[in-house]
Formats: sequence, C-alpha cells, structure tokens
Amino acid sequence: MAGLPLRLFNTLGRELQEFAPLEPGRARVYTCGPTVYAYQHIGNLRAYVFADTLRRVLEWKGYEVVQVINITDVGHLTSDMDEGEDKLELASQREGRSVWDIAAHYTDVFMGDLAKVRVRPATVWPRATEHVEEMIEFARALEEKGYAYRLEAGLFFDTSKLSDYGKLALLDLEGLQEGARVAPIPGKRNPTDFALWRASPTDAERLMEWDSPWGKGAPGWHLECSVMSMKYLGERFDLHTGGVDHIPVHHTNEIAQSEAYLGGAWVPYWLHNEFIGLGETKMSKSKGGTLLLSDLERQGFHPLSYRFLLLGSHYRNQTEFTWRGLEGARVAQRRLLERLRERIPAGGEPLAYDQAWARLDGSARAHLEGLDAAVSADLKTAQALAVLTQLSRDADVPAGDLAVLVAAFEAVLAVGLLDLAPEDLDPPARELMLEVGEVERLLADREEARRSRDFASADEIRDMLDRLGVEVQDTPTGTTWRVRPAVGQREAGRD
RNA sequence: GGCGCGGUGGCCGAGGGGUUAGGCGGCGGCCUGCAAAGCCGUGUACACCGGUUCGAAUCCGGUCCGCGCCUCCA
Repeated sequence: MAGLPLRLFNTLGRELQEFAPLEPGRARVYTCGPTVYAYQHIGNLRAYVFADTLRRVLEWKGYEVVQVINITDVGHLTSDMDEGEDKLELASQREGRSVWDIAAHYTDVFMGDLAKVRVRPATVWPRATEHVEEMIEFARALEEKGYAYRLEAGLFFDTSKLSDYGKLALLDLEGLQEGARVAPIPGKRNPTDFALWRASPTDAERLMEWDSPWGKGAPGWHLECSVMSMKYLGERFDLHTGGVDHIPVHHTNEIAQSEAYLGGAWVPYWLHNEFIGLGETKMSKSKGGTLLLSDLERQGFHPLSYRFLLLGSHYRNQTEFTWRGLEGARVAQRRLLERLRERIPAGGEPLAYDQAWARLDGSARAHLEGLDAAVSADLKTAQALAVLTQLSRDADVPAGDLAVLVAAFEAVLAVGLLDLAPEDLDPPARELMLEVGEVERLLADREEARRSRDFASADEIRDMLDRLGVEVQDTPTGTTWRVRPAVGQREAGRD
C-alpha cells in the first residue's frame, strides 16, 4: 500500500500498532452506529467524522474498504436491563408516532447530517430490526455452547466462562463486584453478565417484540453488532470503531459473545474517539445540553466548518466545543480557501496517494509525504491541516503542483478545498433594506466625491450605507458591497 | 470507591528528552485618501514538587486540579 505504514492506536493493548489487514489490500471496518430515537448531536457526529477519516486514509493509501454502520432501530432500556422504559417507545409516546416512524425519521436526519459534513455513506447500513432472526440464531448457538443461562428476565451470557473477559476495558472485576449496581437482576451469576435476550414483561406488551425460544421479547443490545458485522464483513474483520463510552460495556460484551461464538480471537483493531465537551457537562442525549448540526447552521455556519474544527484536534483527545472556536475554524478555513482560489481554480477530483505521486516531481512530492506522515501517525489531521496551511503560503510551489497536492489533501480531509468558494462559508446575508438601484446610485455619488477628493462626503455616504447594513469595500479593481451577515454568531454556549 | 484519560502562551489546540506546530485574537507593518479585506512580521508557553540526565514541557515518582466510564449515551 502507498506511503508509510499506517499506525493506529489500538484500545486492545493501548498502544500504537502498525495496521496489517487480515486480507492483503482490503480493510473491513465496522462502525458502531446510532440508536435512532432522537437527533444525533454534534458530539455524536464526531464519531462518524473520525470513522470517515479512517476510511478515507485507508482508501487514499490504496486499500479497498468495506464499511458497515449499523442503525439501531430496536429500543433499548433507559436504565438497567430490566428497569426503565424503552427509549424508542418513549419517543413514540412523546411524539405520537409509531416506533417505526420514529426510527425512520431520525435515521433520515442522521444520514442527512452525515452527508452535510461529508461523511461518505457506509457500504452497508444494516438495521437491527431486520436481523432479529440471525440474532436469535446467534444466541441459540451460544446457549448450545454452554455460555448462556436462562432467567425469568431472559437469556444471559455467563461472563465467567471467559478467562479474558474485560480485556478491552482493562476491567477490574473485583472492583466491579464491590461497585453498587443499580437494580440487580435476580439470578444473575456475575455482575458483568448481560442479556442476550430480554423477555417481555408478563403484564405488559412491548411495541416491538419477537418470538424466540426464550419467549416473547427483544434481543440484547450487544447482539446486533456481533451479528450484523459478521454477516456483512465476515466472521473476522479488521477494525471496529466507536466512542470511548462503548469500551467498558458494549464493546467488551461484543467481544465476549463473539469470541465465545467463534471459539477464538475476533477483531484485531479497536479504535475509539473521545468526547466533545460543551461547557460544564458532556453532551448527552438523555440529559440534554446538546447542540445539533442544524443549530450550527442556524447560527450561520457551514457544516464543513464544523468538520474543519473537528479535524483541528486529534480524535482521541477530549475537546471543548465553543462558538469562538467554531468561528475561528470558519475564518481559518475561509482564508485558506482564499489563498488557494487565488492560485488554482475550483473543480477537479480528489486524488489518492498514488495518483498524486504520479503527477508530481521530486520537490513537490515532499509535500505529499508531509501529508502522508501526518495521517499515517494515528490520523493526525491537525498536523495535516498545518502542513496544508504552510503549503498554501508557499509561493515556490508551482500552481500545477499545488492543484495536485490540494486534491490529495481533499481526498483525506474533505473540507471543501476543491469545490467551495470562500464566500460559501459566510453567514447568509440579511434582508437588504433598500433597493439595489439605490445602493448603486449612492455608490456612484460616492465614487464621484472620491474622484474630486471630497472624502468627507464619500465617507458620509459609506457611513450611511453601513448603518443600513451595507458594507462597502474599495478594492484595486473597484468598489464592491455586500449586505452584512445576519446573525450574531455567539448566542449559545458559554463564551 | 474502582478503572481510564488529561492539565501547553489571551483563547482553541499540535508536538513530545536538545531544532518553528498551526489556527483565532492582540500588537506592529505593507497596501489604502481613510477604512475594510488581504498579505507580512510578532509570542520562548508547557499545573506544582521532587528525581533520572550533560540537558525535561517531553521520562519516573508524588501532589493538586479537571474530565470520562462503572447506568442509555459518540
């Protein structure tokens, strides 16, 4: 594969490791997707921008990538396994729509948001509800192998059967036993045991339930990821991504049931993104305090400015979202585009490493290698942006080479380097308060005053237009004007 | 309480034993009749206390502070 070896931080082992696929030239990736009972906030989006970056880098280096992102459209519970209410059912009651409508609606919005931040569509988007049969089969196989036991609450996985349970999260099982668990399920053998099948309550009917060898109920949360990933990627595949919150429970249990099922090692590389903070608390779908991509757009920001902001920090670092930070990213991105557009026209296609390499000669190739060095070191997109910024200021790089290099950067970063104009990042203008002809007449008057060196009158006209929301700029090629942007961009957040 | 991750110049954020991260803002300059925009220049920072070392922001130990997970959550 092209360029330097790709080094990634593997949560399994907590160290940087060189990526080596199970099958040469092919990378199979599973990305933990959302539960679609609510809008995905901008913190959620980071997980997919991260996974997208991984995918783009792999493809850029010449791997054939297959990526699966699941859609969890089965409700799971709001608290412990036999407590609380189903989140999808809750949303259904709240919004007066069927659970199926709820799932469909939030799935659509989610995919729309991903498209806006240029996260490429997954190769497959499997839905949990379409794989319940396979999940039942999987659970039955585990039961046959002696890894499961039945309780009134459903079918449970016996984590004590695995000697290395918790290896991903470095769980301290002794410590866990002492930890106060909420509402323990009667009969559970170990605190870490989890449901493969959740039996429906006998006194109430669930909106989503299926028949199974263990009675009516719904599949355990972790089951779908094991089942759907194996179905679409093969029993063993290369990479599994998700947020750090999944490490201790969800991914730990996925590994447990999958390795029990296979009788051996499952996925070699586990990658996790850190959280985005928002002021005092993290963003949480259940606790509120979230921002949506549409909130950012309402404040006049282009979705790709949010992507630009995200790429400015490493995916494994907790960072804070602030409006100031987003504004900073917007300005930086705009200036970058301005410098690029001065030298190379918009258009063209993103270029993979090999394609770019073939079109460059010795000195320009060093810049390509700079990009490769950055992304090959655990996807250091921030460093890639720094390299790009330097490049955009380097007058020694011929325009032809620059165009090739920018196309290579765009292939990995996807921040609009090829197709956006700087103005595309500006907030939308507000309503013009006077006729366009009027503005132009006033500007003509001003131009005349300037020509006769009556600057007092000229400035008076400019001030007046400014009060009406029209910004006037004198440039070497003449005077231009625009309606001042509509929004004060810092209405929310803590700054 | 257990496990995990951090504390970098006004702000955000890279880096990671001796050579510039970068961005935003500020300041100075160029340009401009003046502005605006743009461009150029400008910051010797790395929580605290010890230790290792010729040399530590970077390694080790401790302290303080923050965050995440342990319960649905990216």
